[in-house]
Amino acid sequence: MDVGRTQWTADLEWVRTPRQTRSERTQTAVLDAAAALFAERGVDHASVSDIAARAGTSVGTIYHHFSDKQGLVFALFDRLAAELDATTADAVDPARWHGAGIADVLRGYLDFALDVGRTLPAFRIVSRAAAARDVGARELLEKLHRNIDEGVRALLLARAAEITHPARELAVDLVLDQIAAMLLVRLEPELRPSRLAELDDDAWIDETLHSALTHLGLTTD
Amino acid sequence: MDVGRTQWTADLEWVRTPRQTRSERTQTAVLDAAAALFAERGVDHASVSDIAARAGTSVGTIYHHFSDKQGLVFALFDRLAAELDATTADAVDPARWHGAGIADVLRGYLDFALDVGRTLPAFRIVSRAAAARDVGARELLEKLHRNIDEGVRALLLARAAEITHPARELAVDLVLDQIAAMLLVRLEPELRPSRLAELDDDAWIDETLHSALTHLGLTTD
DNA sequence: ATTATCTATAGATCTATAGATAATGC
DNA sequence: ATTATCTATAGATCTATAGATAATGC
Repeated sequence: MDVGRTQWTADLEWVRTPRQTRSERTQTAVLDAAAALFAERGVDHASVSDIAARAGTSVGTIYHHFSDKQGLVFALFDRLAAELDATTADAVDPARWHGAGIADVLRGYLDFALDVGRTLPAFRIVSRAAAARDVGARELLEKLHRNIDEGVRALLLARAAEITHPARELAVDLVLDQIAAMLLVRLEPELRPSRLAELDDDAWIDETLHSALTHLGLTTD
Repeated sequence: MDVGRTQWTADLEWVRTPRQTRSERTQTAVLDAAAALFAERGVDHASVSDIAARAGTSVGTIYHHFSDKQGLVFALFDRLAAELDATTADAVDPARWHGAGIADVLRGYLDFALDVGRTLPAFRIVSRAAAARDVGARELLEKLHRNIDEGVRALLLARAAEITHPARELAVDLVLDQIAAMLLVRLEPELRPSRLAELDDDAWIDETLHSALTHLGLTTD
């Protein structure tokens, strides 16, 4: 479940190692500002001096801490990935789901994913920008998604008795992919206008869940 | 089924009306070059002089024909939208589907959408850029999607006898949304890595189709 | 002494225009 | 005569650095 960040980050020097407490504060402020601006306007439309202004520091200081703008993007992605990975690891911990059925697990997943997606609006934008620029970032992103998928997949397959679909594993894979795609469109409606966008979260979750359960052929409906 | 382009384009002057045959050739060449470069690198990373070079013309000429870079984006979106709309209108013509069942219609839709999505790779990028910058473009894009959805929806509901799902219309809406989301992720894998990405088109269509038919509760399976 | 910060600016890039020259078609 | 094209460049913007000044902590 470890995301292996070290692989990607270890030998790279986008971020200066802080020697003073001040440094950490500044770096955090810069990353926060970047996250906000990137989420608002996208990476290309947020200039380094915009970020400096928002962080209450100067352009020179940003370049003292980060190798270049790309390094700032990577460092931010790294931070967001670590956050997401920690939250995920916690959410798919089997102990947490003791006694829960497939319907509970999937509902929990949908709930969780919507929540995280909205709490970290910068994640999708920054991860995409990083992945487009660097293979390591691309791999990290894939690993991250795989971790989530594997986690939920394990929870579902541990409850395979509930599934009547003849090809259980394939059915589970399809359902997970479908849910991921639905979540993407729900979180970023500008990608593809959806009729279901008008539903509120609860109704949307009910519909999506119902479809998934039907496909799996759940014994208890 | 008309997309109402006039609404958006009529009084706007992004494009100079051609007075010579030469003009049309040039405008076409510029739009073609822009489409290719935007699809390759995105709107922000394709400069006007890149486009001029690729089109075999000059920057000055581009600005003679188009109001500004944004106007070029809008004009291109308009052209792509018209293309897509014509293709769509043809594809969802009820006459074309005489004698076909729901499974045939959905398979045809999946096939068609994959094909068009790959033939016009610039469409998604350009439509997104245009929609992000202008309300009119946003509305046009929504109308376009609505046209596709309505077209397929009508074909399905005309075959409602095959559907055993208690709430037919809702079931159809959900299925259409799900398919749209799946198509998006299939056509742009960088948006969200998918396990099903490894399947070839035929297998992927089979899976997606099977899930949709199951949800609708098709009488003939 | 070292690290962090700021101001000022060089240098690159990109959008858009001015002005001169060439081609078109009534 | 009008329309289209090209070259050259102004002007804006943005990334990145140089160099001076201030704060930190062994």
